[in-house]
Amino acid sequence: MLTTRLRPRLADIARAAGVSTMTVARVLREPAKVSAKTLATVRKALDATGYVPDLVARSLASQRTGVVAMVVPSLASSLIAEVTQGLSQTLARHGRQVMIGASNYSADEEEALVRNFLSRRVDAIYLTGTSQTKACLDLLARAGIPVVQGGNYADTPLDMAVGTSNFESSRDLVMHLVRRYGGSIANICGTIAGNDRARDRRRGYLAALRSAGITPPDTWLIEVPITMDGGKTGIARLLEYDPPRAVFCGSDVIAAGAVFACLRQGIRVPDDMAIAGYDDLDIAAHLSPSLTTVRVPRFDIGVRAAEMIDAAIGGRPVAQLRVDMGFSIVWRESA
Amino acid sequence: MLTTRLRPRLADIARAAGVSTMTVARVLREPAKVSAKTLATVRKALDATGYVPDLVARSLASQRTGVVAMVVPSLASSLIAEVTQGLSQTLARHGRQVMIGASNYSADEEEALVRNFLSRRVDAIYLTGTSQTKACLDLLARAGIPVVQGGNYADTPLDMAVGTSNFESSRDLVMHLVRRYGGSIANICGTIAGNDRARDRRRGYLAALRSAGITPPDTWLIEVPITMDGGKTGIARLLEYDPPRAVFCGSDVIAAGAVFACLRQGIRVPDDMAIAGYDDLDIAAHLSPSLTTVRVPRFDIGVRAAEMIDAAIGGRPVAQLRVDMGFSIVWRESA
DNA sequence: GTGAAAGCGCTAACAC
DNA sequence: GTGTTAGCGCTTTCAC
Repeated sequence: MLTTRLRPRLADIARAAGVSTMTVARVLREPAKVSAKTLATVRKALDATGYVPDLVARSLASQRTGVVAMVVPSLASSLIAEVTQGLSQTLARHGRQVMIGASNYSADEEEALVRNFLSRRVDAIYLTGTSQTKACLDLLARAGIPVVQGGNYADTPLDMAVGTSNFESSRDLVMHLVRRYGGSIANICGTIAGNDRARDRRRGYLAALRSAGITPPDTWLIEVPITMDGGKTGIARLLEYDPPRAVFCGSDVIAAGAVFACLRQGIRVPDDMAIAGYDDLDIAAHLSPSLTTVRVPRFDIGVRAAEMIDAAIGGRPVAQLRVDMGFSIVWRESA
Repeated sequence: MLTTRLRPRLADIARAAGVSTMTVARVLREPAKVSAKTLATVRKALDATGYVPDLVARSLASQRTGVVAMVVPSLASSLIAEVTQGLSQTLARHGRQVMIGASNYSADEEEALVRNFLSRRVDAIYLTGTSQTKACLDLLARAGIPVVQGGNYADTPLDMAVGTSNFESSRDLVMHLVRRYGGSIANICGTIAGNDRARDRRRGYLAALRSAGITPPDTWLIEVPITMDGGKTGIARLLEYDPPRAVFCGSDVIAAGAVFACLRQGIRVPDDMAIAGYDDLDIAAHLSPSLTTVRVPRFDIGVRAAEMIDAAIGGRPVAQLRVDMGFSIVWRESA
């Protein structure tokens, strides 16, 4: 599969077309500045050879790669996919590309990723959440490139931030639940370690109960992996003691697992136990009973982040360094 | 956020440590070849300045980027996430990074992505499926880098292939369904355009019926978007006519939507209508009734692809250019 | 509208 | 063990 001939360079095209390399470069990037005649000659030489520009060389010379890095906790989450789409779709409009890396909910892996991305001279970085290591933030600050912390709303971002307050939205939902079902509300949240979203959803739940004068017993505070199985486990633990009237799950995946587990055991939802989730995944609307949950404008978060990045790279002033994208509570059958 | 000082280069470290740039480069990449004394001096200079190597420059000089491109149809699919994890996790062991691009099920977008990746001089490319344009395959062939076509098993790959035959697995499952439920079996498949997996699952279904001497009426051949809503739509269409005894859905997402739709309408699954899916997603095991489906070793496909790529990049002979990773049928409650 | 010269920051191949 | 010399393929700047 080895070709003896090297791939053609700008200089090869230039020679073939009888012009300088600069002219070929202009044909490629600003054809308007080239006369129609030379344009035609060069273009002919270009596709005769099947020339493919070398962006590595271009990046080195121009000191910009056209790549924006995105650090996510996990690729498995479909939540991230929507943010990614908003981000990459919007950045693509200016010919920029997104490079994704997964931290696996580890601050150290995240730091390693950031280090790698900086080495690759990405033009900007999108970070998920706000729980970076000090060293990581220092690296970023020193790199002098635009940084957006997205997803969970950050009060004091390193540079820019766009997202939704997981704390406020969770507190809001749980306060509504208290009004409907009284104070007997448990919480099955996702693994908190390294996940500030999970942590803030738990905090929101606690704040809502506190404001209602309720102190939940430890048996109501359950932490499980963010899987359907986690939801099943959570329900099983709750049933070991006096079951609560309602449960706030830190994710629709957990909530779906919880609903399935209840139905299998003849527990009616919401009559015996109300269940609410978070994220408004595809499944939430289709489940029976359908899930009451929190909707976050994930795609738009990606779009907004991209716009902020574009502006910052272009040297334009960014109107708002911190953007709260809000949320909405979707009431359905389960609670 | 601009720093007047430029980031330090190899030469800066070299000057500070009183050695040549090559020595610093060696400290970075092959410290074993440097004396303990200079090693210490250089390392001190290295972290005194907070040096970050420039991989763009390294890539240009060494003619390798350490990046492997991955082209996927969509980032939203959690199926892809598993392949991606297997691939990137394995490639990371040799310090390689994965760069992902989504084609949105468009062969043209895929070609554009490939062109871009080649411009960025990636060391290898992983393509999902086998439906690339001629021009795209030509580009790839001319680039002279390792290429793996993964996911759907390709009989005649451009270079290397690893995956599972969507055709065979689907035919197998449907043949079993015929044995259990007779020939009254419909198919709700995902959008076929630009999706060779969906296409082959449909083909497998047709082959199974044909081998049983059955020609399905057009009303049994339904094509919907791969969403739960698609499953719901599919069931609605089937109910317009004489409903079949069983349905083979081209994805668990569709199957879940179909099950929910049936249950809402009082159709018992599998008593009134059996439903089978494909992919063995998380939801398949938790749904009630749980879903009979096809399991594909997605993570392992990613791992195997990475191993083939590693070997090819390293110039080592690749034992098997075409690897069939097989599948298993998971029988549960729904069929 | 076009071209010449001088790097971008690193590594390869060879010397010492 | 360590250093020297040439680039890698492009863009930048400035001249014409």
